[in-house]
Amino acid sequence: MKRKPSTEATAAWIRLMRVQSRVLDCVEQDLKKAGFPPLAWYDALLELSRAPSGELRPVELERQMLLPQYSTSRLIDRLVDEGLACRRECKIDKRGQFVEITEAGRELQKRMWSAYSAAIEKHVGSKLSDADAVRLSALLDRLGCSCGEMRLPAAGESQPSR
Amino acid sequence: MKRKPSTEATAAWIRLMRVQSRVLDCVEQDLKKAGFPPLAWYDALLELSRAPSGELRPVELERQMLLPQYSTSRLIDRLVDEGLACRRECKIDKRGQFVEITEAGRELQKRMWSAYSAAIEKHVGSKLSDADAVRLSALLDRLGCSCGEMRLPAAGESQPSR
DNA sequence: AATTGCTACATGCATATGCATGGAATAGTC
DNA sequence: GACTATTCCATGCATATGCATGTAGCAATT
Repeated sequence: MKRKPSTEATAAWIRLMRVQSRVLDCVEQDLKKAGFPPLAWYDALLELSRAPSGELRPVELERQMLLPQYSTSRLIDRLVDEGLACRRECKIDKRGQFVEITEAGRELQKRMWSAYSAAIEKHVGSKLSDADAVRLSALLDRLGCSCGEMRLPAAGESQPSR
Repeated sequence: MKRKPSTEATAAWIRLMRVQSRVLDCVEQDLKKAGFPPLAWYDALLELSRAPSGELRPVELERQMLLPQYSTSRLIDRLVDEGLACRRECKIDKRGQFVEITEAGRELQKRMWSAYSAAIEKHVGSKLSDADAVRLSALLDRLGCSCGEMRLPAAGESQPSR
């Protein structure tokens, strides 16, 4: 288990790190310039809006977003502060709670998607044929599950949850 | 310019974000468990150790690492605090300075590489054939340069700068 | 050589993050 | 039911980050 990586693997690692950091940065900047909050807010709002009745347990949100527990907790705080979501009592488990998206939250999510999708097209879509995008996804998926499990959104989803 | 991304492009975007975040997290955790500082320190030490006489202008480091200016400035502070680098006067440009790696810095970089390379092998190399790694790199490179320019390390490098 | 403008770097301040811990409720064991 | 372990969530505190600005030196123009 002390084998060294091939130079090919190392090169792929480097690209993975650098390219995503650049692309993410570009997309985040586009969103910010359009006056929107960070992508994490979008992801959370999307997950909530997709949930059965627009509400989710924080712990679910946490799992879907691959965030540490305290991080989701504070993200929810901010969404609630902005009136994008609200906390609801959880009758079946008094430790827990539900977080429910508000109308304002749903609207923001939709408005963000229009800027977000444009950014994806600009920074990813326009650089890759559909066939290459599929190849890239397939290769990336192979790196997915080494320490824990990972939920990927259904293939046909038009609005990504990252 | 308002065209929407294909679902293929969107899926690739999602994977790119999620997979790199997971893989990076795994690698960082491995390093941390082995008692090492964050990867950014390694990157900086490597860049310094590669530089002509082990020294670099902060502004160069900044460009290579794709970090904001204030971030490099404080990273250097920490390296200096730990005795891994030291600041030197820059005679040709009194605004500037040189940052020089110390012996301790070189040693740490080498020790980190041993843990780091093992992590790359574990989380990337072992999941991908060399040929697939090359394909992945090629696809990622296509996403590289949309807003600004980007330096990628030479292909044969065994010790990556991310 | 004075003015203007730019580059290199540092830093104060507000916000965000990581870490450890705490409290409160459930689940499991005896 | 008492005890212990575990899950769900919040939060205090230290550190890190982003943003705006400051300081000092260089460079070009006049």
